[in-house]
Amino acid sequence: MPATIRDVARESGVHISTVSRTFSAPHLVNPDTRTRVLACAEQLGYRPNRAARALITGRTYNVGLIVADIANPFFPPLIKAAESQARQRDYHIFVADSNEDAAVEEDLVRALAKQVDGILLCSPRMSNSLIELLSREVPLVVINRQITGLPTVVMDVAQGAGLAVDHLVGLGHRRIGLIAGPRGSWTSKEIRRSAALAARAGGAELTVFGPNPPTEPGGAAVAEQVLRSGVSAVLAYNDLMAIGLIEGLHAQGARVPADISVVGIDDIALSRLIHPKLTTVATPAAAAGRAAVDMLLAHGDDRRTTAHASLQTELVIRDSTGPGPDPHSHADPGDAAAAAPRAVASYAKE
Amino acid sequence: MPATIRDVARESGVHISTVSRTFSAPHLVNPDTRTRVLACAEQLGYRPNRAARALITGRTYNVGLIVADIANPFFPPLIKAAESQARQRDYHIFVADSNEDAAVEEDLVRALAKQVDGILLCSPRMSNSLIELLSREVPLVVINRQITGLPTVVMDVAQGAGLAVDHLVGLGHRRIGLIAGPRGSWTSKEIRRSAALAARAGGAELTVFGPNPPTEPGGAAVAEQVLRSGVSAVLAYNDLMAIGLIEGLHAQGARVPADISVVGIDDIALSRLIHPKLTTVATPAAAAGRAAVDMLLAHGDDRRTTAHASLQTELVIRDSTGPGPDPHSHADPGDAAAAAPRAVASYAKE
DNA sequence: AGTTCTGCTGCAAACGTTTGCAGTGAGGAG
DNA sequence: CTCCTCACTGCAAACGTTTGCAGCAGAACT
Repeated sequence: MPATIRDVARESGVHISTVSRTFSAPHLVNPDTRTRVLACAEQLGYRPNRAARALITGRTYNVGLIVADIANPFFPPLIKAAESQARQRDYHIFVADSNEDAAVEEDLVRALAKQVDGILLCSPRMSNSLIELLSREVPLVVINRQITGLPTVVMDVAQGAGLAVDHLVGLGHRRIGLIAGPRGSWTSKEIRRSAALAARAGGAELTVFGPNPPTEPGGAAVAEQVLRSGVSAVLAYNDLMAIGLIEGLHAQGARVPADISVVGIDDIALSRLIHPKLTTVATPAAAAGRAAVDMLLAHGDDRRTTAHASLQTELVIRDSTGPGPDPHSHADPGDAAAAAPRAVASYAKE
Repeated sequence: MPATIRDVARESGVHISTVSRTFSAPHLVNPDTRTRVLACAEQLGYRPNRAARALITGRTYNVGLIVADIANPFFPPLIKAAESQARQRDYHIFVADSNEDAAVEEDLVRALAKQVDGILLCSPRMSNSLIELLSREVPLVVINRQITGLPTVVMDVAQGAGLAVDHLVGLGHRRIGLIAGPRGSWTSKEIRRSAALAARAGGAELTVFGPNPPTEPGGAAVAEQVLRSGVSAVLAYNDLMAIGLIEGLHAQGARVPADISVVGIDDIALSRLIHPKLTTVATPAAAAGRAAVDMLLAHGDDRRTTAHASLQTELVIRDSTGPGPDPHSHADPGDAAAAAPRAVASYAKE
């Protein structure tokens, strides 16, 4: 029912190959013919069938984007940016949700492979070796995980975690907790590595809790354990968990940051809307989405390019961090903790 | 390079048509042959090329999902649910973002039309007539807008808005504001209609502000105007705007809900995490996503089905609504306002 | 004038499938 | 023994494109 290239050819009195060229290689067709063909096409409402084109050219003008959880607020800005960037280049984008499951992830890659020119694999839960294997079936760009030999885009969350721990140490915290992310997360390992380093450098002790699901309930679930452990500050794998943790802590009667400081990672929109406003490490999710699309579409056909982008992160100090327990029973004044008291007071009421 | 049906045929010593049937009509091929073919396919890593299949069958096993703004927290749960539901039926899903722009929306539908079996049009900004026109090119299911003659899924936000206004009236508010959504939004019109009705029934006056962009800044921007207008309670087009409004009100020195009550719509995850916790109308976004996919895939080929689903909404009373200004300088006790004082007191500090 | 070049167009094969039709052989009915 | 049926398989056309090759006319050389 929809108009095909043949209809346009008949209508404009030329061969289908001329119609085809009018669209895919306009310089090869006489300007007069071209305008005539275009007119007919317009009138018939013809739009080339990309699937048919893909069959012969091998380019689908589609890309896949696989994320762990669409509803996790970290991802939507990334998805949006990737979609926008892709569409600018006339690409469409399949979005799929692995539900934090490595096996689903693998299935998705395989299922999508034939109908895309490449796949953006975002915060994968699969093993490196499996990813490498899959990358031989379809071009892959990995986001949030560094794999040598594959094009990757990472946010330098190690740097950010270091800054966060430095910040906490600077506030006088000596016993710091780390709420780990899900098993299989490269980012979580990086954070752990870097936080441990920074803690050691600052003469603080680091206690790791987890792995945990990277969700709000996941954060809330460890609140009691955190409290029992006696740490005075906590760095969470992401903002969602930090928020869950804060809720859990409140439920247990602890005050943030008076009794315990919390810092998150990601700087999702939510983090400045909750109370207390969350101190967090801002990760450039949108930029990562764009960079990944660029990277995927850049090496047109020469697979095996192995570009690598590392995006800066940044510590955003808000109200969820405050001075650590003071041995002299007097809080150390100064530093970024200045903003905290207001939040403390306000929360002390509840 | 990837294995085709022909490779499998050669390897297993049968004709390609037999291989094809092994996958698409297994009962037509001898069990022995079938297992042999399957073995070869497995070994060669063969997966049917869906684009090629689509070319001849006309079914792509893809669906499109067009939303106004991926990053608007209302949509991700819907997207996630739709994707999951689609995948269960072995469908993949294109996600696209119209940026609240009707023209982009139209382009997207047209661009996607040829490579999907149908499109989910979510909170469209286009005109009804254009949507009807497009629905002749590709099966459409419209979410959040009622159009006779087309399959639609709506959340009964009129009912919810009515409940919200009743709630406010019950709290003693007589001058109520309505923060409208974007121009072209059917939902916004519905809310307005229903809120006006409920207000009139309750003997209250309704003032409409807008239209506005359905975002947090959009809500914040009208704060001053709202304050000047003298309304004592406000219903916002969505939670995001309600939250923005609350921020704006705070910035102007007003207290919520002591000076002014605010209720949102959607019940996004955020709304119970902010302070004060937002009273809001819960809309079943995930259920809508699932229902829409079902509807699209249900009438396999018999277009022109015109199913219609209306999903219940529900008022969730939290802490952002409190008693209205009392002529006798004494707050009316009772009703759902009981929960409010705590929030009031806590916020009065800032 | 003959030759080569250039710009345009048509022809037909190919991409990886599905599917109506026809062919095969075996088994059962008469 | 013949005929029919049945289960299975092969053949080839078709889906809507792209693209290498060849043809053709006219222009530009020699």
